Amino acid sequence: MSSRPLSPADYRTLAQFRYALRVFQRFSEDAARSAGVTPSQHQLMLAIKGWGGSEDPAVGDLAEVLQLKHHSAVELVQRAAQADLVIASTDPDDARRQLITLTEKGEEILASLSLTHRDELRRFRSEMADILDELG
Amino acid sequence: MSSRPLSPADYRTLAQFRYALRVFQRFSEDAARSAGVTPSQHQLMLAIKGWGGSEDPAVGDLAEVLQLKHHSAVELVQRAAQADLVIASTDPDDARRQLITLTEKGEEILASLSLTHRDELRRFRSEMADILDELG
DNA sequence: CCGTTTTATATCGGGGTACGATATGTCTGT
DNA sequence: ACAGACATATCGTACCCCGATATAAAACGG
Repeated sequence: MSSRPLSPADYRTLAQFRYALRVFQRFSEDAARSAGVTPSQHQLMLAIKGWGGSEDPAVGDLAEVLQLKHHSAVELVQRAAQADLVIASTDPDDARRQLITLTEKGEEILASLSLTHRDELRRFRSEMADILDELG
Repeated sequence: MSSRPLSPADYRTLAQFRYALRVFQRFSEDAARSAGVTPSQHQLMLAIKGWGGSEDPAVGDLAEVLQLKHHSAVELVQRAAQADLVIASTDPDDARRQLITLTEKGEEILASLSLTHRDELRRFRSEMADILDELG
C-alpha cells in the first residue's frame, strides 16, 4: 500500500488538485455575480432545487447541505428572500420549521447558471481524473 | 449530445457534486485549524511546496495559483511569515520580486496535513467519479 | 396534562479574509 | 535617462461566517 512518506510529486499532485478546484470555483463565482446573485445565493438556490426530499427543505436542512451553522443559513435565506430569489413558509406540520422555495426569478437565474455549470463540470471532470490518477 | 434543458436529475447531480465538495473542504479546514494554522495558510504552504518552477515562487506566482489578487497574496504571506510558517527573501535577479520559502515549522505542519489529505482525497476521488458519471 | 428537555429558527456583536483604490520601488526598451 | 510596465505594499471597506444568546414550538415523562 502506497502509504507513509510523501514525495515531491505527491505535493505537486495535491497542489494541482487544489488549483483546479480554485479555478472551477472562480469560474462559478464569476458566473453567479454576472447573473446578479452572490456565489452563496447561487449555492443556496441549487441546494433547494437539488434537494431530494418529498417536501421543500427547511432552514436546518439547508444548513446541513451547505455545511453552515444554522444561524448562518438563516442569514443567507433572509438575504436571498430580500433579493426575491426564495420564499419561506411555515411548515403546516411543524410550526418551528420554515420551508424554503425558489421564486420564479430564482428558478430562472438558477436554470441559466446550471446550464453553463454543466458544461464547465464536464471539462472539470476529465481534468480532475488526470490529476488524481497520480495519487495511486 | 446531451445538451439543452436540465432535468431534475441534473440539478440533483450538480447539488450532490457541490455537497461532496463542501464536505471535503470542511474536512480540510478542520484539519488545518487542528494543526494550528488557518485554512488559507495551509493552501499557501501547499502552493509553495507544490510549485513546479526551478526557484521558489514569488508573491505574484502565489497569487495566480491561489486565484487571489496580488495584494491579497501579500497580506496572506505577511500573516504566514508572522506565524513563522514562511520566509520572504528578495530575488537576487529582480529586486522587485519576493521569493517565498517554507520554514522548518511550515514544512512539518504541511507534511502532517498532506498525509491525512492524501488519504481523504482517495476517498473523495471515487465518490466524485460516481456523482459526475451522472452528467453524461 | 403540565413542566422539562429537545429541536428549529432568529438576533447581535465580532473577526477573518478578500477586494478596490492607491502608493512606492524596480526593471526594460528606446 | 526617461516613460511605461511590472511587482509589491498600504489603507479603508465589505461580505460572510461564527459564538453566544434568545424565543418559540414540539416531544416526552411522570
